[in-house]
Amino acid sequence: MNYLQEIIKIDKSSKEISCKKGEILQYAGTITSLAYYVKKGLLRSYSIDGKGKEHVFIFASEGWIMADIESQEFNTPTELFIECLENSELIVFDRKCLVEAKLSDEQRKDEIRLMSRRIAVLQRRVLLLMSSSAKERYNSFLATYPDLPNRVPQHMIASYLGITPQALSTIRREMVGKN
Amino acid sequence: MNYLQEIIKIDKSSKEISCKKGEILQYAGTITSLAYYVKKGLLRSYSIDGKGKEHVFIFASEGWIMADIESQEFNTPTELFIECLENSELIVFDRKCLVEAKLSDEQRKDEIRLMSRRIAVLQRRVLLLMSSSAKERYNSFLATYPDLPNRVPQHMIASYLGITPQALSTIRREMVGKN
DNA sequence: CAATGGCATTCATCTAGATTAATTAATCCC
DNA sequence: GGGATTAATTAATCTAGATGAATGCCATTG
Repeated sequence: MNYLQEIIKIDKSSKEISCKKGEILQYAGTITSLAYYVKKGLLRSYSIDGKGKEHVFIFASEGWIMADIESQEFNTPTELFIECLENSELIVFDRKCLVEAKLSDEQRKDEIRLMSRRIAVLQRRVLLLMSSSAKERYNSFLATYPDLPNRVPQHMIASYLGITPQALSTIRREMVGKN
Repeated sequence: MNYLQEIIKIDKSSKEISCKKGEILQYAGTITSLAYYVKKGLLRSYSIDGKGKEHVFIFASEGWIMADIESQEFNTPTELFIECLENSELIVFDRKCLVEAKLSDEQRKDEIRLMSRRIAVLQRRVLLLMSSSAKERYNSFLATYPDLPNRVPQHMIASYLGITPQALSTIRREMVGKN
């Protein structure tokens, strides 16, 4: 939180906004360096592939920052949409501003810690996608994000896992049977 | 390079080492905060899953840093092995040392830039794993790392792509036919 | 309250890629 | 150089999960 307060001080353009369920905060194809800290509520980012299929990249609930670092780093148009899944309270700030600012060592360390965490999450995700069955990935999802199943429609969870809603439905049926 | 020179100055335990093809630099199950800058040569990191199957997580050739940020961030034992694929010249340093050190804003920015790049790579990888066929992933691999196919055995590329060596062989045959 | 439209479920079929196994081609090493 | 080990290819089968289509379920909105 501390870190965020600093950001707000530094980035004069940063501000608190509230947004409604269903709003799209970012469209693929645009160039932006905005990031969204989730104070309350829930966001998701997703891409749409060549066949028009959606793929959920990440969910961001309270305390997480949603930012398309990939496009910002390479300065290319975003592949990601960002959508508001619940009425939310957000703090928007400009990552470019952050990069250019002069920060203390402590502040930079906080930034690095956040990035490390993100890398860690992505590393797990890659290894999971490569080595586990759909059922294993679903169980791992439940263990890692126990509150999300109640807040996110099932077909988005399926998309996050890289499977179809039908496949997830089948997995759930089988799991119920085993309890 | 600049960034690295600084690291070497700061981390008194850092040193240049050379290692031979086939050497294992890190074993899964250990706790370590070492990172390896590749001056010359090639490394790979990989995990071994419950069924004894290897999964290549990442290759690191000249100019890249190999580090298991996931385990270092959460301070848990590594899931990753790091293996030397060619006789290599490396600079080993301790990330913990780096975290604790007092660095200039410029130095921290360099660090953040490196991490951003890593996140970008992982983001692409996740989206690719979720949305593309094996053939598409292979083509993307060829485009992104054009030098690696000549330096890395095919079964490791297959493993990186998340498919079997047989499947990769078939894909290659089909591609030759189409040229 | 009906009616509409999105969501989850079920089932029948299909397919990309896994698995198994055998064959050939490279590498290694004494 | 020749025997042994590892890598790549091919082909025959199998399977997890995709696709397509039908059905029931709320939850909205008029």
